[in-house]
Amino acid sequence: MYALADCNNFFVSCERVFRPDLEGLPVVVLSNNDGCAIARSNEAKRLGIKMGQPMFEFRHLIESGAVTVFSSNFSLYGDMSRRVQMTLSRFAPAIEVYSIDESFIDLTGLSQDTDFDLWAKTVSRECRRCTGIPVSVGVSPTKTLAKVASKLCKQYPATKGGCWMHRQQDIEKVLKKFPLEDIWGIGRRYTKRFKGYFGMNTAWDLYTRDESWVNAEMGIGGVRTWQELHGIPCISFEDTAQAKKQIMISRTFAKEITDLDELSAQVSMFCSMAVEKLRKQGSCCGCVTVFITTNRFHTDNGRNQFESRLAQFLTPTDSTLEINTAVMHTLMDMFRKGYGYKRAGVVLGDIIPSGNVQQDIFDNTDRERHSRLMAVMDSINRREGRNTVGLASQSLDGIKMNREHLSPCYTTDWNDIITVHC
DNA sequence: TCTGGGGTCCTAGGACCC
DNA sequence: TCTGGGGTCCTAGGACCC
Repeated sequence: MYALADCNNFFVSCERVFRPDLEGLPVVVLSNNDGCAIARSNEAKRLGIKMGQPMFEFRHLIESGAVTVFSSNFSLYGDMSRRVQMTLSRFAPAIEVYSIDESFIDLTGLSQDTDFDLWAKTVSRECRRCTGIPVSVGVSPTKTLAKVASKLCKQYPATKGGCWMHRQQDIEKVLKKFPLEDIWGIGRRYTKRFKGYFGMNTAWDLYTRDESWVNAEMGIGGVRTWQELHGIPCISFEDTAQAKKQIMISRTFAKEITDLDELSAQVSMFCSMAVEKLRKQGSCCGCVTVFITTNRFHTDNGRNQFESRLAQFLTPTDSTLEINTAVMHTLMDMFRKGYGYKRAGVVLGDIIPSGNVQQDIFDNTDRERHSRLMAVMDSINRREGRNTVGLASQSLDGIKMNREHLSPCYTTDWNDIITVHC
């Protein structure tokens, strides 16, 4: 058996923990730059606000006070996520953190005669009690079915946040009503094709197809989903975090940037952030890609550009100094005067474990020295906060973003700690 | 006027090897 | 005119996830 613990409307729930007055009211969390909706309370969904919808399209609701909005506060969400994970780990031998708001739990270690329905309800209740976050816990024989079960919990309050879906007749009953597009592994393309061409609408319509049909239409990934729906586990459980094969930092800017120095300062900062992540997972990278782009929504001015360039390293590296030098050269090479850049990013690739780096006989970089310096920088930044020390080329005042509706960092910044009056 | 930021896996086709 | 059989690696593009 597997369980999926899924936090309900996670970012909104995080904000509500510290703003209980917003319980039961429409709340939306916005993307970086306050661009579009990335989390909505049930009440906001009912008002018709869509996932990914640009804020200006529902600005009237904000101005009239019908909806409360927050800029995204990822330090808060990350910390709340960690708390939920800690609570979950009290109830299970192994958990797989799948995303910031979802964790799978492998229940094979638990006794055969456990009442998993009661177990799920207990886990949900304890998460709420310990963290303030409402969590839906679905239990089923496969990960895909556990996802279905956790959605049921959100739909039916009578489940009290937890349900165990395992009897064949129950699974059938649920799949017959479960929307095709809500299945894990069925995205927009397949939904459109299956609905339009084949008149399929529910999970049951996929379940009852032949495996060979699924293979022909969707390939091996689809077959896995199909088998999982049939109760055959195909998606493995990963209880240790896998090293990333690619690390990207990119941002959309509040305003278009036309000045090379200003753009360099931002990109240099992205580079530092990316390489810090690289070192944190104990890896080196063999190449770095830099990209810059003008506003993709302005297509009529003839000044549109998406440029990207790749720089390779003879010896894979994790030194911010070395990678930043390459990034700055690459950027200067691409930059065109007269263009307004709206977004930029740095992508590290060819990532390998630091221990596997092949030395280059002609390499004359003092790697030992770089690595001591990086270790010191990392430890200072960990202790004193991000960007306490950095490269001179980096932006000093952070990333140029709009965050007009930012909530305080209640749990990660001493200056923002909550005040209780009594 | 205003439109996010990360990731993964699979497949097909071409280049190349023996 | 006839034109093998088996591989690997790389890349681009398409699909998906949160």
